[in-house]
Amino acid sequence: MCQQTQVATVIPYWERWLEKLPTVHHLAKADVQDVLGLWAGLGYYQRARNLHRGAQWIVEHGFPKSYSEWLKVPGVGMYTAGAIASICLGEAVPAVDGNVHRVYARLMGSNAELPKLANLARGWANGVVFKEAPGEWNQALMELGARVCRPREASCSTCPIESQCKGKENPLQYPVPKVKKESVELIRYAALCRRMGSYAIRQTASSEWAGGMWEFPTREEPWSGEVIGEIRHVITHHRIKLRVQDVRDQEFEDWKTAEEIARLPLSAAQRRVYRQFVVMPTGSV
DNA sequence: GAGTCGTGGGG
DNA sequence: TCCCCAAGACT
Repeated sequence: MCQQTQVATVIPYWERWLEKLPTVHHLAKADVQDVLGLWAGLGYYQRARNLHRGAQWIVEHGFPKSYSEWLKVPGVGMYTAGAIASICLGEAVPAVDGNVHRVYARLMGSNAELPKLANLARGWANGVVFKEAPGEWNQALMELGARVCRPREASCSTCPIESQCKGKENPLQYPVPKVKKESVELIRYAALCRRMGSYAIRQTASSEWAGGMWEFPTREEPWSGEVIGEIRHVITHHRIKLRVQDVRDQEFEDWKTAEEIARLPLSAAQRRVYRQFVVMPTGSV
């Protein structure tokens, strides 16, 4: 049996970004729809909108030259501003991410919970940052958390500061776990309505979940039509059952072909609806 | 300051 | 297949 090996050409998503939006100017000028399209599948779609706004801020004001200026950029908070300022600008400011929270909590044996823990960790990191090489220092601290002081398997025997660590006897009890919010089940109904080779489709408002992304018309009330399947997906503490209905007698505004929909930014859940229930004429996708 | 946002990987 | 987990920024 002679089987030809098919080598799929997979372009990493960051290369797609760099190809389509090579500079901050391209990103700032891009349609937010194109940014969402590149972001599709990654979740947290408000971040894509903030990234776009951040690029526009930079084109208008120029690249920030300090931590405090970076903080003004939409979508850039204290962690990101600290990382950029210390690594790229050599400014002696801390870059405190979740890894550093954990390192701090174990090192100090702190039972503080977020967000208080974050404040304590940032204050501590601000005091110990190595001023001769703040970028290297911050990366080392974060890597210590990622590689050694790991969430579920702390490697204390290889840790350079084990002797000073107050949590080394029972590292996994730090940081204290945050109380989980009780999850809620939501049932939503998506209309799969095909007419003249096109499907009903709509763009969500920017204030809705996955704002600006496209979806098969989805609402809380059932449509009129047979339920042909159910997609389950989880968004933070929501367990969503997305019931897909074969809808016939209903008016919709926007219609697009399967090929057109394939190029629209869809969230992962809506992409699953597409893959499971929309059959491309060519059989692709 | 508490609530909110999406997805993929690991057990 | 199900359940649990995880980071950072905005409002």
